[in-house]
Amino acid sequence: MDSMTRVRIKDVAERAGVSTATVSHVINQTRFVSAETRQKVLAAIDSLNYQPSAIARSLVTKATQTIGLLVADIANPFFTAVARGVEDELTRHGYHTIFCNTDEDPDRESEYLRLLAARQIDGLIIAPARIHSDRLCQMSESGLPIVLLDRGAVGVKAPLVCVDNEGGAYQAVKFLIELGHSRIGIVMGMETISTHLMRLNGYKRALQETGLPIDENLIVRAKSWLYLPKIDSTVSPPPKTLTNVQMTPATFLALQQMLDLPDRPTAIFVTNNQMTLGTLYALKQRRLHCPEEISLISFDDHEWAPLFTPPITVVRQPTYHLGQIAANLLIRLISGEDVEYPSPLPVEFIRRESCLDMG
Amino acid sequence: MDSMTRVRIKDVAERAGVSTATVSHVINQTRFVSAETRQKVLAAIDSLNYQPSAIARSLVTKATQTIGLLVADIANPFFTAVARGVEDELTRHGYHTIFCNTDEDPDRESEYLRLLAARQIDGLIIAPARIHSDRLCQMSESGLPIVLLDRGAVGVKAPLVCVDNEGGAYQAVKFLIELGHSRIGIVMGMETISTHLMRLNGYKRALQETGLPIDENLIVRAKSWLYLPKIDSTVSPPPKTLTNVQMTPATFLALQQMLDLPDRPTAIFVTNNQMTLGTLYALKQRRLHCPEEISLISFDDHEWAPLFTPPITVVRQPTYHLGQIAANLLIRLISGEDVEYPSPLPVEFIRRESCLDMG
DNA sequence: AGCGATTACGCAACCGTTTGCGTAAAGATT
DNA sequence: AATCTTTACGCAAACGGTTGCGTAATCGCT
Repeated sequence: MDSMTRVRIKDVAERAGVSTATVSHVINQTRFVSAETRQKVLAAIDSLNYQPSAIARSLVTKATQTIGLLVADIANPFFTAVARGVEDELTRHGYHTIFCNTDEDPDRESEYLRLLAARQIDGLIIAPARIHSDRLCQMSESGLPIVLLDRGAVGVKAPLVCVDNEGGAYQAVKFLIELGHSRIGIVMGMETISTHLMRLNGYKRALQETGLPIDENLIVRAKSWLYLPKIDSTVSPPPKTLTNVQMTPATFLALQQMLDLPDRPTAIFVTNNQMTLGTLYALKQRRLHCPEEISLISFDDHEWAPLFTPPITVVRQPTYHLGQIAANLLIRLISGEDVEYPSPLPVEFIRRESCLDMG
Repeated sequence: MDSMTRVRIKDVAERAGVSTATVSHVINQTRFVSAETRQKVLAAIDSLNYQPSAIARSLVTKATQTIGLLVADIANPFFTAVARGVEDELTRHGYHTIFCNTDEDPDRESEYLRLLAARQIDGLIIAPARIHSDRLCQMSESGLPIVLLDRGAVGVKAPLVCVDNEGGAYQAVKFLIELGHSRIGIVMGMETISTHLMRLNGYKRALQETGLPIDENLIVRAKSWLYLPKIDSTVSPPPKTLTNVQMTPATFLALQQMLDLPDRPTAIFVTNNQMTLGTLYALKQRRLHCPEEISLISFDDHEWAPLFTPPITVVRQPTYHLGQIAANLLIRLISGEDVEYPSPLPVEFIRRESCLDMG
């Protein structure tokens, strides 16, 4: 039953009639062992059902075969797809992944970084909550292999794996303009996140290039939980399942206000999927029909996007691939290769039916 | 810069002018230390920026503060919600989580279990790919705290945290029957998974209780990838994003065949969210309108469900909560408490507009 | 002053591996 | 036969913490 005593390398050595050194060497194939002794050792390992302790091994080799993955929220479909890519690629190379959700909170992020450092992770993949983090810089300086995911960070010497956010947003808004829209709104995530800032930039560039004005009333910026509005009781709150990091009640209120504008936008560009669901919810609430009354483009594609009525036009990012690339880069960094910094991955504009041609 | 030499407890001890034992004790608050020495030690820790090595500590305490979470696919929204619940609860108690995706493959599962054992995880939360796994039994017998998630396993002495699958399915199908439907189809996940089997049972019970026949032609069972159909070129394959573990081309084909039946069902009960998206896709392809031509109920709710046209009637499960409970149970198991086995969590039937009243 | 109890801490073994150094045995060379 | 290589493996010191046992110093008491 529950013998509870782990079988150690010593036990194997004794049973095989050799030293622990020899056992270690046959396991790791790290020096020559005669066929005969090797057989004896293998047999002993087998009969005792021996499993080397990864802990003890790590203590001496200083490698844990473990990497940390720090993202805002694993329940955000964007990050779960990325995470899956990371996990697949890492396990293919014998690494394990420790997941952490920061919820965009720099304090949580910092605390996690501390814990991961204590665990001696071999490397780190992180989508930083803020553009600057002292602890992250410090870990970077201490030589820990790091790859930045989706978002930049200052003072960290690490490759950034991201998509062409500015270009994707530009393309989407340009498309709307070409369709004849001139009042185009944007619903965006928190400005502290470089990704969303880039998308805002793309939005602005497309407008400016065409000589269209930038109207602050048409820009809905995600507001944090702290920023609680005095809830106007005539206005219904977003559903519970959407009050996540991004679509807070405050954000939802701002969105509703934009939709209630006398000269409300004829089209909306939304900078991520969670905000898109929130936006759809608000449209439904207002009984605003898409695309007849209002057009929509979303950054980031999803399984449900083509199934909506109407199917939603999107800027698709290679999410899974993003994770794979990040993981692959990290592995090469860990093994001492010096890698060239990747350029932003291209996005794909997928035209479906959520945009009305005003022409 | 990159001094690269970890600061050890010994360094702290020297700087504070005490023994390593004392340093250890002030860190862990495990025996009395005078206020004066404690201050000195704390100061030394601080000035050296000392972080105890979790590895070394684990080697002696035999606890890693790490648990393994083994699920089919973290990209499946059901599991990501659960995983988030697990993660939150565990980190609240100072534990870390290692995620593993089995993709319902018993071999991958077994391999992961081996790796996790080598890492000396303190506990395991697992949604087993099959009803029986030798290695899982063995780990259970060796005394490792385990909690079963969503699915049962034989020979494993561990609490099972799941929902009332049979009852939820029964309720859904009963609802359709009461609406006047008599030809009701079911699209279900793999039968090797107890969860789906339970839901099938609920489906059957509702039919039988009402004296309705069980027609095998109306039962679409998920088929694995191995089971590749000779693709009929007149039939389009499911979209790439849906060809995951559940909605394989083979499964999609079977579904299409059911929809092409001369006396096709007037309503369909789908046993999970991924299959629901696949089903919606097939309906769209066939231009079958819901609910006028065909009604739909899905097991498992989602953010997008109320936003579809029509909003989809669902059986909602407390996914996040499921994870929380599992994690909480595990923590209590690890700390030696003996816990009572939980009963299945209730599900919630949410009536929206995807079911036509035939009356 | 002498003695036991208490207070506050140090010594060193141990956790389970890896690995540099050393060496006995066998074979090759002169 | 003596010496040199080569082959195949063992010894024991790390790795960085924890913790049982031991003890010097202080205190209270008679």
